[in-house]
Amino acid sequence: MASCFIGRLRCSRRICGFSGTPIMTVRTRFAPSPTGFLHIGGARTALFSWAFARRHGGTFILRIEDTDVARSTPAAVQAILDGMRWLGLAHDEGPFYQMQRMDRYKVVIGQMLEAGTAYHCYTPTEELDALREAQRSRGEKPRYDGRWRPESGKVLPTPPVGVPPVVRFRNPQSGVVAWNDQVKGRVEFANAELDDLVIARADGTPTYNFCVVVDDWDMGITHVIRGDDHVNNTPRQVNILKALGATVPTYAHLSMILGDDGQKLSKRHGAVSVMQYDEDGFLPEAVLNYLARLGWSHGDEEVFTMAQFVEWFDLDHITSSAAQFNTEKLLWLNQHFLKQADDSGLAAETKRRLEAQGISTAGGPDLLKVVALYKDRAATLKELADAVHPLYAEVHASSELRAQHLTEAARAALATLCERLVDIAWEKTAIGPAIKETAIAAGLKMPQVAMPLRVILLGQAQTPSIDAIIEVMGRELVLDRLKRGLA
RNA sequence: GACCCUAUCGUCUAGAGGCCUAGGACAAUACCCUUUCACGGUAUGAACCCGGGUUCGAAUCCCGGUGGGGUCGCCA
Repeated sequence: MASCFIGRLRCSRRICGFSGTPIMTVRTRFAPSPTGFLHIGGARTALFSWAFARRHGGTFILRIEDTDVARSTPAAVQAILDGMRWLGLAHDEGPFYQMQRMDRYKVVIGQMLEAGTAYHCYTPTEELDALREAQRSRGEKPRYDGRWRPESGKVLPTPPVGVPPVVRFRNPQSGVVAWNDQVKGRVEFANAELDDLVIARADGTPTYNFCVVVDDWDMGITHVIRGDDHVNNTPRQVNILKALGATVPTYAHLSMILGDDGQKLSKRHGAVSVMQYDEDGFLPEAVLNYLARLGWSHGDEEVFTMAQFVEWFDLDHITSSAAQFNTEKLLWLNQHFLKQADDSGLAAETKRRLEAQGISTAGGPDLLKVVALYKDRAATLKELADAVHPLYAEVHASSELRAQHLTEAARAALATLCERLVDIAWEKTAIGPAIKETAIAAGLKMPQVAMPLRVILLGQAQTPSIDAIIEVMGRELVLDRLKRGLA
């Protein structure tokens, strides 16, 4: 299985690679570590990687970076998969799991050891900690001092017996590593700033920076689109790639997304699963549209479909500074998509949400018509379900509301209206005038009748147009609630 | 502390030296519509971090400062 996988990837790289003018087939990847849910920042990274591949007719790969055995969980893998599916970001290859590629990493490490681009280091963790602390107290950047790094003419310490070594990458000590970042421009690091990072732990398992390199190489990744927090890993990865003789991919580092309050998002503060947005009644297309505009732009375009996004998406218009998440705008977008959404889909979703609360819509007002009547007034599916709730459940108007609107005059007028409603043509074009006429006859203004009607029928003062509400509720339910409300 | 990134309305952003009296969107405010609340419509207020250069001309280029962020693990 594993060898077949590697073989296939090699093959695809050959296709993109060699002939005089290489026609590069775009291959991007999203590579989350399964230590938690898919949050909004990860979702945007995934979206951009996906869109870039789609834009160029390329391949989008999903890779699960699960080498941190202690923190990775199958539940988190599932959460990521669920989030991606909800967003509709389908991958073309994968998901690949790094834990299943151990053999391959070990082969490469062996090759590097042999080639002298990596070496064994026996320094105990405690000594490393002490070293870092000393460096820090001297105001230096903490880093490995190269005590086990082989140099010509240098005498290495004698390896202690019974101590398994880690493997370190032999990073160049002079010169610079630079790349042309697609969002940040040229980024340059002095090799002197870098130290010899551990690429394999004492137990033999490879570490993140190494696995990424081997995977990006094997999988023929052409464009690495990832979070800003990886900028400092990039020079190390580039150096390893070069030591391996691999082609260095193009990098694009996305700046981070801040919370609504301008603070950085973390598990402890503000970061929520994309599935929470589903729960809260957001439409995936709204979330996607919002995320697309957070850090990327296409002139003044604010609302667009994913098809348009894919057509327009480019790396040139990605913002290089951090963006603050704005729930208000997401809400506005969601409302926009909600208004355009197909009524039957909304009805099904509303039914599901009501049933989750133990409320049945069977035998009640036609949900399709109800939803059509209410959808302009809700920003989320949750709000829609909540708004529609009184049509299907017992209604209890607060005594304040009743006291405010159910005056004696109003009660009398409603009693009259009740009689008229018994045999009136059941459509709002007849119901509306009937209410008006009743009000006039009673010497009342329209709101003096409409408001108490709202309170009795739905238990609240804010509802859609009262004639439309009455029509959609149906004669039986309206008369029943009126009689009981007036009793 | 060191290194790296970053800086236009409250927020997301347009802006590639003259099209900028800085545009759009969300939010805000006012008015219109109206049967309440929304929706919708119209209008208004609101920004180039600071200081130096370069240039005939800078929001745009360069340098410095300041603010914000990231990274310095046998985590990813």
